[in-house]
Amino acid sequence: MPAIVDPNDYTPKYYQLVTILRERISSGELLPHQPIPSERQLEDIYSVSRTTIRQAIDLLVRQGFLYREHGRGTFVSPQKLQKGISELTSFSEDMRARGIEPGQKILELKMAVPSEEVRQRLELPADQDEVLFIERLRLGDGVPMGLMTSYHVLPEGLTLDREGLEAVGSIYSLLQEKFHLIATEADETLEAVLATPREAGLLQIAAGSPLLLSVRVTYSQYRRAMEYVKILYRADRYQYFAKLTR
Amino acid sequence: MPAIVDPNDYTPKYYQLVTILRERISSGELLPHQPIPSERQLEDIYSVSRTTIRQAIDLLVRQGFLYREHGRGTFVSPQKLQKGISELTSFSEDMRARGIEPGQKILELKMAVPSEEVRQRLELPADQDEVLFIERLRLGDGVPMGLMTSYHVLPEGLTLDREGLEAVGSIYSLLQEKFHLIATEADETLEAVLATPREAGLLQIAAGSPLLLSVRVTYSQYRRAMEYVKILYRADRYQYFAKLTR
DNA sequence: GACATCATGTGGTTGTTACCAGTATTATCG
DNA sequence: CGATAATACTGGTAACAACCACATGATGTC
Repeated sequence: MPAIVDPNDYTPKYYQLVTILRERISSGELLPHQPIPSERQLEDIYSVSRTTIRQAIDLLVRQGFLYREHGRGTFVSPQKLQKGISELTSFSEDMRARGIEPGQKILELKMAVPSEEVRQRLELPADQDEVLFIERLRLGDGVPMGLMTSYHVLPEGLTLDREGLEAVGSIYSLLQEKFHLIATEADETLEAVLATPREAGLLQIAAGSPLLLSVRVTYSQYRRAMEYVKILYRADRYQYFAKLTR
Repeated sequence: MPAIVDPNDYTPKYYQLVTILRERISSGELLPHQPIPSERQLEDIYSVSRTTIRQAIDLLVRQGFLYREHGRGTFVSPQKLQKGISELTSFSEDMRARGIEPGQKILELKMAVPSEEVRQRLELPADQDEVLFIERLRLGDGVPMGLMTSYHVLPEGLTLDREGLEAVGSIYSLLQEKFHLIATEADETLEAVLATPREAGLLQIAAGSPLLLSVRVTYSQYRRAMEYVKILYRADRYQYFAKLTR
């Protein structure tokens, strides 16, 4: 594993280095709290400059794989159960990361005139008068996990019906491929609520059961709001994870 | 505001630049979605190298104040209500950030032998047989906000009684000043639960009311667990905020 | 032996230079 | 006029050099 430089590899050197180091960590070659080679040593080992070494280590530190101590060295972080789960994920990705097979049952899907609350959350321009509204029961391994209500801002002129959504797979991939719109950031609030009779019925629990309510506004790479999503999770089946840093 | 370089200022140049740019943003001089000067222009304006410029911009991008577009420029992010609240904060800091005056009523404080659950969460070594246990009612503007139960790993030989805690202010400042232990990271889970009669009484709500349960393990800069904290928040008075990124 | 000093190794900061990779405008050609 | 090509920006990657700040262990001194 000497010098990196795969001439056929178009990925940046620093990122090749990230991959190599992460592999050496997850393979168990580098153990928790043990130092990795110093930056000067890594220069020789992989024949890249310290600039590139530091760029790679910076990323791994931010991802929580390594930690630095000034004057002492760079060390391997102990592996936590949950990796970096303060990342923006879709319901499906979230479920798969937990080892659960996601599913859904669409209750309603239509273009609709947004309420004032939805307009404000999505910071809608005046000329946008319709958004895509979806209500669906979200399943994990076939059983109800949560009730999701979402409002999506679609590019001018585009609409979507149930068949269209099922044909394209996910709204995200449609927006990305056709319009280069990518979800890059989101603001989320979480609170505890009690299930109403309707919600309880759909989620197959008793009315008055606790639910975890997630309200999220997702922003594109241009920092424009692109969707407003509420999910009511069954408290007995769902916990929210967060990784906090100082 | 020409060159930076305050010779009396010990803070790094890139951080001085971060402060300057953040000020220019929050003052409204640089408006959302407007480009900031290019990296080459900033070199001339502040008489620092592009290395330093990029280091400052990197930090501001990670903090959510700016976003970059390859080939186009660097732009100001629209200001959200909640700044970067996926940061590790104490209850007191959290409350103050929300404009609420924090308070507490200590219900119990003692050295105790940890249960197996607590031992595992704190990854306690075999020779550590006692931890500091605290149960307290947390107040916001004088009214109950939540019920906090915490277990703290103290350095060998150190104990703490109620008077000692009140004298030193906070456990964090004590551990930092005496032992250079700093909380740098935490794993947190959130779920919805119902109030038991005891909890309801302490929090002055009806039994069966919804509560937001936060369970957190905090790690030091050496990635050793240093505390295990559960907080039961009144759902009608507390929402959890998170900022997610891709 | 206890303590201050120094040498050496670590990560942290900064400057300079060069070139690559996208984007947008302008000039040019058919 | 319309499509294409050149060009002049933007941020992204990379190398090399120098020095600072912190930690540690060896060394020397009292």
